[in-house]
Amino acid sequence: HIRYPLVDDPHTALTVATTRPETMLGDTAVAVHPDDPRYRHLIGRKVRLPLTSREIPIVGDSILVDLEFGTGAVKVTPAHDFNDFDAGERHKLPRLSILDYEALLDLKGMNAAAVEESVIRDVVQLPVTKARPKIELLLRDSGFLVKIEDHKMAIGKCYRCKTVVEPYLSPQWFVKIKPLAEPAIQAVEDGRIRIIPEGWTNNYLGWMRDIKDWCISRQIWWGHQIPAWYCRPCNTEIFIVKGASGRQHEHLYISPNAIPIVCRSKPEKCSKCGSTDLVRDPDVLDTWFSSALWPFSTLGWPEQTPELKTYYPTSTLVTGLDILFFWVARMIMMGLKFMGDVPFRDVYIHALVRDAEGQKMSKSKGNVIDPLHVMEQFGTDALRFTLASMASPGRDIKLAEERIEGYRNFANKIWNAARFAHMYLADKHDSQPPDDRSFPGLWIRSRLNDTIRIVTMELEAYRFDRATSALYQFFWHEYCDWYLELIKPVLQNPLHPQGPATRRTLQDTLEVFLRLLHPFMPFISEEIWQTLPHKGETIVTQPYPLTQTDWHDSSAEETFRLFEQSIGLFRTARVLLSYPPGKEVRVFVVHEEPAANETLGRLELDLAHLGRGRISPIPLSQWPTSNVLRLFTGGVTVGVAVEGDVDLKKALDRLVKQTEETDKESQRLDGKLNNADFVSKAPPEVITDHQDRLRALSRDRAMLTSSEQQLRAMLGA
RNA sequence: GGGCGGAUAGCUCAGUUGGCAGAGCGCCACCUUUACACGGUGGAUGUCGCAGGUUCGAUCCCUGUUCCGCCUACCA
Repeated sequence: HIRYPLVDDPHTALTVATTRPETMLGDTAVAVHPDDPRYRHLIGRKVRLPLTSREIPIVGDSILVDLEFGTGAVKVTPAHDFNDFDAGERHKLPRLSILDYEALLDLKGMNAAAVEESVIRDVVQLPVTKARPKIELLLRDSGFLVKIEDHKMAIGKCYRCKTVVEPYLSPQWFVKIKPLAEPAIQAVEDGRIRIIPEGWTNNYLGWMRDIKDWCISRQIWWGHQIPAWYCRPCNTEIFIVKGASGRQHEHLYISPNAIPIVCRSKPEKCSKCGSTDLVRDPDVLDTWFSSALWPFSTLGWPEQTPELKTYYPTSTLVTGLDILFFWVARMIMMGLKFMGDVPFRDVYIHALVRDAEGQKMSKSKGNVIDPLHVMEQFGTDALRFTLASMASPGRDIKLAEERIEGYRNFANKIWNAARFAHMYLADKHDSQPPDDRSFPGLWIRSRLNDTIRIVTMELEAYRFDRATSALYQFFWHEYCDWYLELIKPVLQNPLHPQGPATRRTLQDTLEVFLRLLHPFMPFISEEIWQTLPHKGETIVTQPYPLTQTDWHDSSAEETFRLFEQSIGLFRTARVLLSYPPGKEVRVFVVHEEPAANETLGRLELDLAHLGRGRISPIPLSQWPTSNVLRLFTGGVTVGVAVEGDVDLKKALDRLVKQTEETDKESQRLDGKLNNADFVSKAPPEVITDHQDRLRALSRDRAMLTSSEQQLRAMLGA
């Protein structure tokens, strides 16, 4: 806290607080809040700035000054603080730079700021951290220091060397941004550019509407050098500054008043004085300025090349949210300005892969997961598939190893399925194989067709996560779990009449699946595809699968649902009876609806194969009443013969539990249907749906009861 | 400080005209059956962050709140 005494009343003083006392040498005003009863009468009067011979005004500023904070009086240093700079603009204050470009206390600057000779001698050429205690001491000795307090605050540092940033005035190049931003806002508002997911659109628009003029000059080595030259004779204030003692580099000082010559290449001479002594501005362009030109500068612009005509604008830009503003917005502005058209139609904002703690990966932070390492461990296809599967919109990815491992297993599954197919395809050359009209063939083509539909749709919607899940579900849980199992009896019998047709379907569906998978797992799909009969050199150039209406077969899909239910019950029964997997037993199956029952009859061989049993095709009424475990679900009843010394307790527990669940659900539905409000206000289709479910449940209940009674009888016997 | 997003099974995450809560991994039991144990079959598992509100009915819509994350600005 420092006292700034009033000029016309030295016994009265304003006390300002600062965390950077050394910058007081460059103060050009003290600000108070215009509504502050403590100080508002002082606005317009002057204080004497300690350690200098200057007098500075007291100004009223409601933006800079927070009534509640500090002492209520703020020192204003326009040359070394962003907020103070703005306040200086508002009050037309001079800007006194007392630091040089290396943030050392500057002799010239302090002289211009009328700093006392003795003070200058103490602090000249010192870095801020060393000057600060000296200033404190000087203030204390001269009685201006009120007190020192600890103060916690956030402070800007260099991202690389962590040095505290000292704001400093210097001439820089700026782009006047509003005329560029407005067309870029328009392009998104009227839909010429679509941002996906849509939620980020408001972020973009908000940022663009509030955009500030763009400082495009950088004092770094790499980059496009700014195309501006200065004539030395016309600009005498341009000179080389030697680095401070112990420092190697030199610094070209260009005064704010210097007049640049901007042209594409170095001019021969100054147009004013004819001198050839020209020096180029050493600054380079902001990386993002150069990058903003990328959509057309990479295609030969400003020449009207065929590439430029073909690829500008492009369809989709894929990028991370972190550079939506830095890069995307600026490409849009530059594209509209120089090409007169948007650079791309869709901007897909993908998720950011974060580390285990959810931190953004960054080279300078050093928390980067090396993809090469992950690829070595799990495979490139697995990593790629994982990233696609986790690309849900609006959510970042915390890379989880288990997921990658799971998809490594998926790749392995595909590999083994292909090996299986080759066992039966390798030396078979079926000429003109007949169309496959079998249940497994019709069903799997229908499912593949639906998978093509879903994957295509999700790709168009940029829902890579849903696309991968459809591929995974289809291949593992339909193609491998059911289709390959179903066709084994046909394949394993070399003389089977269905052989050629089945092999054709096997080969066709695998080939189509590989093309569908290819964008997600490029390597394994290519590798396997090459081993199948194929046209063309590589899968990369093959057409992406299209849905085929003649593959769609809702009847086969309905049949499959019955089949799956029945097999599920067979398997459950076997586990309940603790039968070993290989044991062949007598099984029964029946459906309460005649049509479905007939369908099951046609599936007898398939049921026997996957159920590992001998099917007894007899109606329910003729089933044995003892030594059969009966299970039931959704219209299907299956029976499995009870043989040998088995514990029926597990089976009974299951039936009891299923009965309880059925009752609970029935009560819930019944309760809703007896609620007058529900019946009068819910939509009719919901009510009929509830009624249907309740009816089905009560049928289930009857079957369960009879099955349970039989089982209890068997237990009692 | 401002803005945005998240919170759902042990873990990582899906889940929209509001109407039966899901996947993968993990877990439990059984299985070396001729593509695959990086596998097969069966199974268990949820106050959908918390509190209100709207509704016949809320994981879903509204309000408030807690915790976590991100972006952005930064207080003399």
